[in-house]
Amino acid sequence: MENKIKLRNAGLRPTKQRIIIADILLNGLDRHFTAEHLQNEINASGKQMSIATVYNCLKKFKNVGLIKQLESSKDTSIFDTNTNHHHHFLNEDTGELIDINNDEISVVKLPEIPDGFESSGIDVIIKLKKNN
Amino acid sequence: MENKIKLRNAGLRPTKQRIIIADILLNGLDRHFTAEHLQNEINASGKQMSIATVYNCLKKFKNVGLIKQLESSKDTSIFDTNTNHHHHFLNEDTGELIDINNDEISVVKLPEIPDGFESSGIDVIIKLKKNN
DNA sequence: TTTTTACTTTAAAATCATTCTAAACTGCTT
DNA sequence: AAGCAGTTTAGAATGATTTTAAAGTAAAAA
Repeated sequence: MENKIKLRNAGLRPTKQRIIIADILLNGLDRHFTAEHLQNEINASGKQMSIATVYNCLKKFKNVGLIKQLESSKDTSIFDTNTNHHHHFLNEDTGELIDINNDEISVVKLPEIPDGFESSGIDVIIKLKKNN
Repeated sequence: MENKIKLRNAGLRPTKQRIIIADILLNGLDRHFTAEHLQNEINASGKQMSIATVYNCLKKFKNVGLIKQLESSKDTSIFDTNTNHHHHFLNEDTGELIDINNDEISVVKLPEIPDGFESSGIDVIIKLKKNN
């Protein structure tokens, strides 16, 4: 189990549950998933784990950088009276948003759009933290 | 009350509650807010409105384009095992995400970072919908 | 190796944002 | 003025996530 080492190196105590999750997630393949997906996968493999533990582990993994949590998935809906196409600065400490006019930013060298789809918009979020 | 007209033009019946909200939101100033913020503001002005109504109105306003709702991947946290800096396609129909490698996209002409802050990352989401 | 300590796991309860329900209400048309 | 469809509302329901507090376990100390 080299994931045991990986956990220890990350500063996490390698508990049985964390190793189960590491074995599923840290195999070099990129994937997106929710806590519930992961729990289902654990159950499907004959093991079982409390959903609270799944959340605890994911939070720890995220804190030490073993996984990421997508920025866009906050738990509160934010509305915006600016209906023009525009982007945002996000103050990571406070959650505050500041508009960026569409002409103040430009995305070039776009990747190829998957077959059968067309782009219906681009959202750019520039995350900010206090300096010094 | 010209907001009454604005609502009618948008195809919304101008109820008392919708006019109260329109008067707060549709004054030309750009702002970000949650349903709860808005309800607090309404209460603070001596009026009162059920939170269900606030949500109902915001949904209607959004449907007719009077306001926007910030892109967020529903109400479930999504995690990602890809810890490299990268971006995403978002299938708007299914919520499915597809990675975009950092070298397949580039953002140029960045806006000026607000004083006292530094950028801690840029997230680009390219929304997709089926064509034809 | 045993004991101790601090950190983890867990089921169940709690919380929080949001939606639903069903009854009362209200704009709008006739 | 009357009727109807669309709205509002309080409160219940839902679903994701967090908290609680008790039992368990890895690692450090003895």
